[in-house]
Amino acid sequence: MLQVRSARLHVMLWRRANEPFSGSWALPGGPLLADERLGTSVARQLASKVEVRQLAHLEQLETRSDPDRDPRGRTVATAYLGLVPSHLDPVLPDDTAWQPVDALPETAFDHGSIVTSALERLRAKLSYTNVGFALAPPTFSVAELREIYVAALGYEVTATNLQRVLLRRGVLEATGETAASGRAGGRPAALYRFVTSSLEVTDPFAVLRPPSSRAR
Amino acid sequence: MLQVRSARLHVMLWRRANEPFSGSWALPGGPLLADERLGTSVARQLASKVEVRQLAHLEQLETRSDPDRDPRGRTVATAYLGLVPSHLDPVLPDDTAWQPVDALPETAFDHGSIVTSALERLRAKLSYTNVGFALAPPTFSVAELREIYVAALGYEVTATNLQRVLLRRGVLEATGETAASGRAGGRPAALYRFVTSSLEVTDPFAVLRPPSSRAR
DNA sequence: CCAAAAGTGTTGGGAATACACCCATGC
DNA sequence: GCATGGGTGTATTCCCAACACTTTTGG
Repeated sequence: MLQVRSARLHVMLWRRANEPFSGSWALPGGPLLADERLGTSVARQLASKVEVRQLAHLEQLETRSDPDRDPRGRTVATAYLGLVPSHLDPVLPDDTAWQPVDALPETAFDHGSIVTSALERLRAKLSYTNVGFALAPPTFSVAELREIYVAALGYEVTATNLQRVLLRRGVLEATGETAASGRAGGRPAALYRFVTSSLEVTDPFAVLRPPSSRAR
Repeated sequence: MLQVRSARLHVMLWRRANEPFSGSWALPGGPLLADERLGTSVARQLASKVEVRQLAHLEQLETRSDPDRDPRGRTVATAYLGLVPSHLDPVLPDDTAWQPVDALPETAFDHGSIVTSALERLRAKLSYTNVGFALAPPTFSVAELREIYVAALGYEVTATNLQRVLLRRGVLEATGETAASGRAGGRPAALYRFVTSSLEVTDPFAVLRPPSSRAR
C-alpha cells in the first residue's frame, strides 16, 4: 500500500515482533483461504490494518517463489500494489506505520525488493495511464497534483507541462471552482478532478502504432 | 509458448484426452514441486514438450486464483509467457500442436483468457523493448522481420519505419552480409541481427520524463 | 505598487509516419 | 531494358519540454 504523505511517497509496513526477522518491517499479508481469490484475500489482509474502502486502486504485481524467501520453509507469495489517495489518513494499529520509500527501514523477507517492483510499476503507469487518480484527492489544484507526481516519480515535473499533458489526454477536467489564495497572496488556483476513477491506458502505443485509423 | 510460423502467430497447446474439458486444448503446465521456483517449474513442464533451449525468452505474466477456474477444485496457477524464434521447428508430441492465436480452437479452463493476456503483453513490449529478438532468427532481412512483427502485432507495419525505429534505438545492427535475391530478381537484402538477446527497455518514458539529464 | 502564485503563449527539438525516389539484381 | 524487391531522402505532423509573459490575488 502506497500513499503520498507530506510530499513524500510512503509504504505501509508493520513491525515484526517474532522471528524470523523480528524487529524488521514487513508488508501486510497472510495465507490464502480455501475458497478465496487473491484480490479478495489482499482486501481481507488489509482490512485488519485500515478501512479497505480507502484503497483507490489495487493491482497484481508478481508472484515470488524462491524456496529460500522464508527461512521457515517454502512459501509462494503474490504481491499486490495498492494506492491510497493523499487526503486520507487511515487510523493504523500500533505496530503499523507509513515508511518513506526513499529511506526504508530494514525489511523482512524479500519485501524490500517487492517495494522496488511496486515503485517501478507505479512510475511507469503514471506516464501512460491515469493512475494518478488513485493518489490524488477528489479535487486539487495543479500545484497540489504536481507535488504528488514529484513525490511518486522521484524527479521534478513542472506544473505547466503536467497540466497540459493531462488535459490534452482528457485525463483531467476543471471543476469550475477555485481554491482560496494563500496568505501571501497570489492568483487563486483553479480546481481540477480526474475524469475517470478507474485505471485507463491513455497513451497506448509509443511507437509501431497501427497505420493511421485504417482498420485492417 | 508463442511462435511466429508462416507469417502467423501461434501458441503451443495440447489436446486434453480426459475430463474435465476432454477434447479441448490447454496450455502446458503442472504442479509446482516442493523446492522448485516457478521459472524452473515452467521450464520443467515445457521440457516434456520441446527442447527448452529453444525458448529465447520467458517472463511471468499473472497469477489466476478464481476458485472456479478448475471444476475439480481450487487451483492457483501462475502463467508465463514464452517465446520461440521463428527459425526453429521443435519436434512435438502427438497430442501437441501450434494453434493460430487469431483462430483458437476451444480451450480448457481459463486458458483462452491467459492467451489474450499474453498477447497484450507481447504487443505492448514489442513497442517499447527489444523483445523482437526472441521471435526472430539470428539474422534476417528487414522484410523478414517485418513479417514477424506484423504477425505478432496483428496490424500492418512498413519495413521502412520498422527499420528506422529499431536502428535509431540501437536495437538492430547490420551484419554486413546480404541475402541472395529471389528468383524474380530484386536487390539483395542486407542482413541484420539484434544487438542484444536479453530483454531491454529501449523507450522508457513516453511522457513525464525526468528533466533533461540533470540529476536530482 | 509590489510580491507571490497560477496559468497561457510561444518556440524549438525530437521522433514517428508517410511517401517519393534511387539502387541493385535476375531475366 | 524492365520488372522486382530493397533502401534512403525528405516532408509533415505531432507531442513534449522549456521559458517568457500575462493574470489575479494579498498586503
